[in-house]
Amino acid sequence: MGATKTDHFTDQQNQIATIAKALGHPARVAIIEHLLKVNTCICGDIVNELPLAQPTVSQHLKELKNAGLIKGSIEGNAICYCIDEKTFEVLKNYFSKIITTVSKQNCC
Amino acid sequence: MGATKTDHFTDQQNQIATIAKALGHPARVAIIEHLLKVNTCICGDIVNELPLAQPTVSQHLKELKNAGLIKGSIEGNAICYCIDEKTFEVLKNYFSKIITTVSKQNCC
DNA sequence: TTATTATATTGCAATATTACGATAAAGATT
DNA sequence: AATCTTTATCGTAATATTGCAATATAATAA
Repeated sequence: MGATKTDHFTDQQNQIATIAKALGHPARVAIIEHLLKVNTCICGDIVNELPLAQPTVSQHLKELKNAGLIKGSIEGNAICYCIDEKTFEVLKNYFSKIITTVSKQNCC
Repeated sequence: MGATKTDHFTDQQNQIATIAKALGHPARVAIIEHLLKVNTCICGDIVNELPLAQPTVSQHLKELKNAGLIKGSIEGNAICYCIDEKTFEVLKNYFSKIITTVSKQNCC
């Protein structure tokens, strides 16, 4: 089929999957890393940094924004994109919890 | 096109994207959470826990295994699946680094 | 007003993913 | 051996994703 049965899973499972999915493409990981590197929100040079056409980059930015990983604000005729720390913290805390729980297990 | 241009990105970017992609489906997140909950590696009841057919679950398990998120060992005619802590630590450390770097930025 | 610049949207082709029935493979049980 | 149990693979249909050319939108500059 191809359609994911999201309604069979918990809200948290869907939330983690949605965020992880957004990071499930190297171009989007590269966008995040570029936003980190420039250390400022005057973005718009992202297109020049990536080996992808402008509409493709725009689409990836949209997906990162929908997942809550970045936020964008209009600055004149350009748009300023920034990393949304909160969502990364959701991920970090989730994985921390997994690691802690696994460590307590006494098998394997 | 649909084909991802992995060769244009760094090894780390591809690695993070591959792992994140594997977690980018609620069924696979649910599998991870079930492995945590049972606190043992006598798996095989995963199929009964999920609203998906056996071949579908098997496919999801394969993807989690390929991404290094779980490991499986043969136990008689059953297979014992476990969480592979190391890969989750890769993710946690990666996100921790992002959060630390963002915190140092003075914009937005 | 007419460019120019920056980003988004549309439309479409190529490819990937998801899901599952049918079937295969392999060890366990009778 | 014949059967059962467990998991994997194949084949295929439905849907989603990726990428980009063309075009649209919106603010700025000339």
